[in-house]
Amino acid sequence: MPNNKPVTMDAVYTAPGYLFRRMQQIAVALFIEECKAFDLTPVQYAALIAISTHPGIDATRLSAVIAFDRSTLGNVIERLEAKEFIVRKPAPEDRRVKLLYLTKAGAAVLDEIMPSVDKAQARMLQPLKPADRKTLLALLTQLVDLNNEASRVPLRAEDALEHLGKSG
Amino acid sequence: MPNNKPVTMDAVYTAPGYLFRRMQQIAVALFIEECKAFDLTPVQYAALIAISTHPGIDATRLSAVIAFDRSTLGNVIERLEAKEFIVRKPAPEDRRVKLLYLTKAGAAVLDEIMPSVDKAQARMLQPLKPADRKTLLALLTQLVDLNNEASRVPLRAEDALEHLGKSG
DNA sequence: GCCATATTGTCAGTATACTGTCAATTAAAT
DNA sequence: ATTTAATTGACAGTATACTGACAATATGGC
Repeated sequence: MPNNKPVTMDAVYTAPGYLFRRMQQIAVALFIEECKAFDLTPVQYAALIAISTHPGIDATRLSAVIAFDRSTLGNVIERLEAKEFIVRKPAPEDRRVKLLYLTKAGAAVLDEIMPSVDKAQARMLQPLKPADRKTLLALLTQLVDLNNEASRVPLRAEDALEHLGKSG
Repeated sequence: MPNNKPVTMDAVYTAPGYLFRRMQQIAVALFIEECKAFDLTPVQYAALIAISTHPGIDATRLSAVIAFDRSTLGNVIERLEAKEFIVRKPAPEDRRVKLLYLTKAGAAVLDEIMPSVDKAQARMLQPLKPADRKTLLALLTQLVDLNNEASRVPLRAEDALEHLGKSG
């Protein structure tokens, strides 16, 4: 037997899932606003950073390093390639794989966008008191980590991927 | 002059924006998993709740009550109508407006899905200690509220909309 | 009453996200 | 070595999200 309680909007407003969705939208809006001078979305920025720190990574491993869906990432890579921020080169030892590298333009945009990204990230938490910012960030980091396996694409950090290297 | 610091993945992993995105994806995954018996997404659920608590609301005001984009909501409403969980009726006093009402099936699915939604919401925070759950939820609620105007579609709760009533 | 303005729903275009599938290719089993 | 498995990038289909535009309709100033 289901419930008989009157339904109010609190069923939505106080649900963590709703708050996470809302906060994510706010985060994207702030990122776009701060970084509108650069032709980069938050997802594209994360992908660029990962390619920058892992030159020659392939799409599947990139997906694990930033925890983005492999299908989605295909389109992201396409757009980054169209903007000439990255190049795709076929891997010599495995003809299925295409390796990803930053171009000069990609490295440049990454270098230049950093201050704006930092500003956007700061603005997201700015309304809170400094101590609360720290607390929230710590709890959020913890929660994302502990819920890692609950997402379709769990994060597999660099270390966990090294043994998958082609010539290891 | 931009920076010269070596870029690591921490530029991504520790950014609040990245953590919010990740947590939102986890939240959706848990919702879908718990509610797979019901043909409802998180967004559709929120819309249904709002229509349930505001029978005869129109799409624009619905968008303000759940803080979802008006364009996006059009498609959501379409799908809810296709599933016959809601109906759209033209407003008699304003021929631009279409009023939204729950169907019997819509009310039924809302009633039945509640326990699963609650379970999903609980699972999102479960990895944290109970005290930490409270803290995170409180800070998150605060942050979303204080950042309300930063999002493209700020939340306008019921109260703020009452004076817009047709026959007020 | 007429005209500038605002509102409403809709649509086209772009960008995440996820599910499921597929061909090509590689690796593993025996 | 040949069959079987798994992996890789790609694709089709669905569902959010946002931008910008549009026609139909209402509303306000005058």
